[in-house]
Amino acid sequence: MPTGTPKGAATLHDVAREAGVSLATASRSLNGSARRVNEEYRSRVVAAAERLGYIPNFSAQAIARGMSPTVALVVSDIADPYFSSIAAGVIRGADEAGLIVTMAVTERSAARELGVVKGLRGQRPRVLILTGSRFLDSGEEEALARELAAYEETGGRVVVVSQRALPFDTLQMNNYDGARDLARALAERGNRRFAAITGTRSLLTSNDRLQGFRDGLAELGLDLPEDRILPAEFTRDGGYQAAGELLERGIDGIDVIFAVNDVMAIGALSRLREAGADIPGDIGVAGFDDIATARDVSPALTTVRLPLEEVGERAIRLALADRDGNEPTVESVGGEVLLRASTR
Amino acid sequence: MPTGTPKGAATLHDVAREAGVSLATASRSLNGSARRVNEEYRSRVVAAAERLGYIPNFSAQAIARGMSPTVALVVSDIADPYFSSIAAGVIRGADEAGLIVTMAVTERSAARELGVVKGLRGQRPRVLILTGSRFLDSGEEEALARELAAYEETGGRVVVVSQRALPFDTLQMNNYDGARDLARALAERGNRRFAAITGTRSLLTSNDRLQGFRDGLAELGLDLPEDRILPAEFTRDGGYQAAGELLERGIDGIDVIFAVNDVMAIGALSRLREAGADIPGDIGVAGFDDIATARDVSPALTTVRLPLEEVGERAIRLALADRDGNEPTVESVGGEVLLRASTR
DNA sequence: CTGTTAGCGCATTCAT
DNA sequence: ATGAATGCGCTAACAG
Repeated sequence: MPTGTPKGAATLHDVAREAGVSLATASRSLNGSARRVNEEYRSRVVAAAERLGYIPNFSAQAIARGMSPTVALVVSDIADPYFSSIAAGVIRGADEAGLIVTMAVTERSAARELGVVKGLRGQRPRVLILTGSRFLDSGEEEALARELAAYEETGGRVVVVSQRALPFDTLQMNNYDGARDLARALAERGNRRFAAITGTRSLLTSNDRLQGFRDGLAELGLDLPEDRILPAEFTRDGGYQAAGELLERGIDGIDVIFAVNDVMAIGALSRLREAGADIPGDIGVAGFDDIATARDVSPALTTVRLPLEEVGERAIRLALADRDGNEPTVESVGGEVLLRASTR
Repeated sequence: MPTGTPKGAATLHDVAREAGVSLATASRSLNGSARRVNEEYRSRVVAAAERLGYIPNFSAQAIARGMSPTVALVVSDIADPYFSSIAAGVIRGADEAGLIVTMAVTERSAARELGVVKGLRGQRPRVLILTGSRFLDSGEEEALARELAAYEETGGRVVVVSQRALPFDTLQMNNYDGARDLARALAERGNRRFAAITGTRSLLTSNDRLQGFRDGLAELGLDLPEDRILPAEFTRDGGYQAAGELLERGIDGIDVIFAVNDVMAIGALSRLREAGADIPGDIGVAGFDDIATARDVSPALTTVRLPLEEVGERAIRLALADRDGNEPTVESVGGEVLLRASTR
């Protein structure tokens, strides 16, 4: 032990003393931007830091620089594979950029989302990534926009991952087009009669996908009647339950049922299988997202692939990019139809 | 706007001025410990804070208090449902305790884990939760223990979630017993000949589960021969691939194949199905963990249930509890055998 | 290029 | 009970 083990962790001050240089020089050697330090001193400082086991205090750096090297990620539910995949990408991207990621969950409530964002501001994160469906005029939406604007005012960057519903940089999932393509692909394979399992009416993601699907059908002269649309929770259990209702009504007149996301589709698949239905013989099932398990259920799920992990990384990149002008940047994320065994 | 919109966010200072009190009083009113502030002043401060949209700067608080109100969670892979479920519990628990959670991933590398922990210390988190299998004498293990000890020295709390391999508070998953119970349950149902798909040899979780399974079998006079044990990556793809090897060797003499975790089991299931195997007719499959999708694959997966989300919450509770003495607390997390359709 | 000095926002002594 | 003054660890002018 060099100078007697300090009780707490070693500080920059300790390092400077140990190396026999000033605080400023130590700071510049270890972190500073332009490498304008005599190599002789620099190596001495680095050695001292090493010897003392010095680790910079992020909070102190954050306060001195006026902003902390973190990205705050808000998700609806981290146990949902859609979000955990995006999170994986965000973490990787943040890591490469030397940023820490903190996480908060909204449980798909606009009110909780607003609260979470307010709380997050206390962290003074460098970037704030908002994932999950935007809400249909939730009332909170406007307050959220104000909150976010105030946050950017203080130098933060926000990136919205979902739809273009807030005036900030956004990664727009091509929900409408993907669903439309899916509908056409399904129809081209001879499917004619459809049903849909959707999320609650206030979720734009659900609405966009449903609308795309219906429009795709309509273009081919097909119809998805209102009474074949079953709203439910935007989760596996929601899908399971909605499929139950459908079974009660009878599935004879239906070729395929489109669930607006994979977890719901998988829940529906389970429910249908429990009822002894043959899939896709009796009825087909299609989802959206292509979560990892979509290919592992049986039959494998027809869906629209979204590059989730990549989206996470792109969100970081977008946040760290220079702004073009004053207009928010909107990048589009395309979906790819994957026809698998769960539909004919 | 009261006093002209400040450029940055409002600070405690601003609030104090706005309320006409001192900085100290404002601090005490808004956060302080013992509520020893004149109600008159207090309400004035609260009102001022409200008016200015004041949000405490966590970094500043952290630095002033010497520790930040965050819990650092390290996982192997957040996209893996095992970890995302635990993370969900951790986030909920942290939320209730007013803590922020930051996340880092190790990709199941002991070296990366060590690096991640070192980096995390810069955050001066209040608690550090280490999840994921411990490693068999990785060499880094000792350095990790030192790093962690140094961290606790500075006032942090560490909780290890996996096995009792590090001298810190730990939530010990009952891997051995769970696997043993599973083996017995399977044997009691008439299964006699087994194979196993394991992770790499250095993962204790994999080893414990395998050992428990073999011992459970041995107690009933059954054997799991060495050449029926296939090591692979501890992931879905690892399971998929190992099942492929097994198919090449022939699965005729095997009643059930035990994969040491559900994601591997599900990968194996997919591979076997692709090969046209009837499950459990030709061969049964069992896993471990009971991740959400275990019940949604077909046939539903026989497994050992671990209360993952609950584990996350318990980890927080353990970290926030007073220490009993100097000995680390070790709590055990039991597993429950779930016999489903993937085995006879 | 290096060292001195002044904050950053807040909690907390220490006086009053 | 309240306010003034210090210090937390670090960065960023600012001088030398």
